[in-house]
Amino acid sequence: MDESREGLVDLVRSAGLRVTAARVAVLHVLSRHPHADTDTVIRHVRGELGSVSPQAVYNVLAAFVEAGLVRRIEPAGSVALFELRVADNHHHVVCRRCGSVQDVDCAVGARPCLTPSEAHGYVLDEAEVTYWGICPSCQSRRTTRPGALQEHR
Amino acid sequence: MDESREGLVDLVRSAGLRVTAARVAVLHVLSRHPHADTDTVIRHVRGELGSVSPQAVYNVLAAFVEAGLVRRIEPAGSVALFELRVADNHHHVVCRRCGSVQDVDCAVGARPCLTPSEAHGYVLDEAEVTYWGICPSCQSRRTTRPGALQEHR
DNA sequence: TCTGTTACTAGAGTCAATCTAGTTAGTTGA
DNA sequence: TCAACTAACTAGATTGACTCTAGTAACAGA
Repeated sequence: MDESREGLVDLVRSAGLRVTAARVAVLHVLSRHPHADTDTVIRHVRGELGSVSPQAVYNVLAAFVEAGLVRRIEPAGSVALFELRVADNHHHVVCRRCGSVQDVDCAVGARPCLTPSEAHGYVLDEAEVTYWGICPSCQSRRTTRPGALQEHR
Repeated sequence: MDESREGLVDLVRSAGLRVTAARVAVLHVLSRHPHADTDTVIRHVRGELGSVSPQAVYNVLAAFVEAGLVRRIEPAGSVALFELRVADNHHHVVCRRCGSVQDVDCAVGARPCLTPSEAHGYVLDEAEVTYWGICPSCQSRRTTRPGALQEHR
């Protein structure tokens, strides 16, 4: 997957950000682990680079979100999750048991894809849809892991 | 509003829970402060009862959510908010600046009100819609309060 | 290569939420 | 009405994601 490294470098630069090893590594991790939480990103970045401070990863993720390269989602009961898909306006389906997350294409595409009957004067720019349910693997294994609302690692 | 106290007591009892002063007070606070966070509930319950431990309020709220009396929502970047409206399947509009929350009626009513094109095998029971935008008062006062994503107190 | 600025490291700090052990108080049945 | 059983509350420590700050390292334009 090393030819995509070039693309990742360009992606960072095109956002007006300095190209650093940590930033490229974070993008690389997110490309292989969609909906990863910060801890998952840190561990995989360390696998690529050796030692990286948690704060560096927090900084990188915040800079990417700010620059629009990365989208941050935060399903109820979960820590922040990060994903590279930002161009489209897709939604998410979340498992109530294990917290696994999958993308769901938005039927409309453009934001906001839905309009409420009564917006109370709010100027809306996004309709975020989270589908809640039970994932296939939690349906088969009947055991509940309480408080395990986290991304599959 | 003391005649509704009776109703609140019945509500607690009908959920199979013991009736305590803390529980009735929490329901009373939530009836007057929809989308209140835990800290807001604690302060108002103390205003009614005198001293109540934070843990008691956490316990009460958790018991109510478990019993289906109270709904817990958690918009991204916000602490947990609680509301009494649980019978209908309504949604929320959240201000990106000040974090204020308003209810939005669901056009469909029954859960889940939306069905994704591809559910990835998940058995869905709820489609949670969060509309993001700028509330009327934040539109007029142009100042941004960074990190102020909290319920109006 | 030099230099200014941005990014990273390390370590302390914040805060919502949780856990545990001991005490208090609703509720049920005598 | 009064025990006795058990659920609920108090107090205090603890967790864990996330933030802040000061000092150091390294990217990028001149």
